[in-house]
Amino acid sequence: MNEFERMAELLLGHIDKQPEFYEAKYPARNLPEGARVVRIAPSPTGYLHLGTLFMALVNRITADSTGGIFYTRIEDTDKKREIEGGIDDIINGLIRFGINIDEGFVTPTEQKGDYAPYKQSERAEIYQCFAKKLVSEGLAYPCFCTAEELAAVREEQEKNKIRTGYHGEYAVHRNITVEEAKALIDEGKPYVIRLKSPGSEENRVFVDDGIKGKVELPENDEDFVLLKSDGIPTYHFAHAVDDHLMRTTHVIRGDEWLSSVPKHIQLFKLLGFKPPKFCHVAPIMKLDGGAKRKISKRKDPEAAVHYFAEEGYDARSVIEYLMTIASSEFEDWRRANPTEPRQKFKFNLKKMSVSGALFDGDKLNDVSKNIVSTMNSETVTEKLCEWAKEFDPEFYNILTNDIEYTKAVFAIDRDVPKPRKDIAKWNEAKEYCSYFFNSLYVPSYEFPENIASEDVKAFLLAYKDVYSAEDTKEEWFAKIKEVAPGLGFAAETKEYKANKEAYKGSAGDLSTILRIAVTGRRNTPDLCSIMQVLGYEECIKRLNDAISNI
RNA sequence: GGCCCGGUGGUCAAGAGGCCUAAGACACCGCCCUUUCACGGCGGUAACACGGGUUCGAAUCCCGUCCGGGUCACCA
Repeated sequence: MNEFERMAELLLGHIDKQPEFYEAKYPARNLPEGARVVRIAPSPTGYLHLGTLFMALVNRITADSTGGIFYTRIEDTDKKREIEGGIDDIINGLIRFGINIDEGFVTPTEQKGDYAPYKQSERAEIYQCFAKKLVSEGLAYPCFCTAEELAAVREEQEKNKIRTGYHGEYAVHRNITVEEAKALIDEGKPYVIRLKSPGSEENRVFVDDGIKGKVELPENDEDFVLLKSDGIPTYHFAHAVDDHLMRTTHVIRGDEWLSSVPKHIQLFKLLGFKPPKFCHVAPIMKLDGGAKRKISKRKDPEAAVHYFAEEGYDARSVIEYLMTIASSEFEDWRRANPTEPRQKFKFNLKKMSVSGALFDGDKLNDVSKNIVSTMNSETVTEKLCEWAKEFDPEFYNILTNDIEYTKAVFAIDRDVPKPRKDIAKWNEAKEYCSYFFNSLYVPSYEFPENIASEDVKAFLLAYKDVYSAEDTKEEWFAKIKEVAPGLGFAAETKEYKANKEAYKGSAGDLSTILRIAVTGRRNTPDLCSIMQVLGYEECIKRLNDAISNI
């Protein structure tokens, strides 16, 4: 046994498996040519947020476009920052947004696939096995520096304007002997295992990023930590081991990782692994004051995906919006293929934008209105009730009091070739439909100022007599036209426009009066349909109320 | 600060030396349609960060400046 092997035994003697064991246990995948194996590796340190969802989407559609596999892996290596329910929220969130998971954590409690476990805290001995190999080859070593010592070195380096970090002469334990290490361990000193980086800052590494293209970076010379003092790996080490063993072909992740790629490729090389294709996605940004910055969990309500649920955005709306950010070709494709599932879209990572897009709520609303407009009244009612049940129980009770009535309300101008696009999210629905429900209805008798009160009253009185519950749309409007001339109003708008002096107004003005009397508003969907849904009794009642309030 | 990456209308973006008098979408404005509003249709305002090169010719290639973002942990 040489010195390095003795060190490996000292540090990780309890590990008896060899790397070959895991290589055999997790063999290369048998996938068709071009199929990409991708993944999302969230850390349960918070709730699902927009950036994670976006990343999951980009990975998902990459797998979809290539007939590959999308899996989830939980990176729970930071037990200090972990929050309760984090995994549930993230995995359930992905599912709720229609991101199908092929492998890994397919539900918060169920792991599926041949490369299990998919949770890093359950893979400790795998990492330790590969760490042991590195130590035995003289490529890793124990470091006994305390946090305080490290901080002091950093301060010193900053003062002297030297690049900070544990490298070169600052890597004090780099050449520690087995005996020295043993003595310190016997004293009970905690230690980490660091990579003995063979790199030099002078050298350049060339990366052909799947999104950013050719990037040139300084080689890593940092003896970064592989295994923390509790034996759990850092992100870098876990990433190399897991993505190799799980046979990931494309690592698609946020571009905050770009600058650590030299660490990663060095690690892959030293471990004898073939590096995956790296694809670094620009983050979704947010305008803060005048400055653009990465969307933040803490500062931005829309960063937490819960926000969209609370506002009542349909999951599909959010996803379709995110698709437009992921690919500038998506909107055109969608227009050409309005009903195709997004899985059919041919996604190209290379065409992704290299700089971060600003989150655009207006655009989201537009996308969402289009989606809601394609839903029939049945679906709208169902989804609205589902939302209200959770976020507006009082409204829920109103809606479900007579569900057929509610459906009729949302069928107006909806189940037609050119549906209205009023609603982007469910929290707008209450305002939209309030006049249909007496407990929400607020009458208004503010009639147009250019029409005299007595004319308003005269019209309402006259209309009330001719109005019938059975009126079709044509008959309904014909009746307004019918009473118009007798009151000094033009039946035809053109007539009125041609000779304004001769009339008090047009049939259009009269329908506005009717609209206000019945709904309390100047703007609504088709009034005839509204009156049909409201019913004869209710309409007459509202007309009478209006008449007595003039 | 060092090292990376980036800068086309308010936003997302197309753009690979001549097809650029710079597309499209959102937002905004106007007109048309119309029982109001919305939808739809038509039209409009609005951009190559700046300065030097290279070239017959630059949004596109090179250099510099400025601005923005990322990263420099026993966090991911």
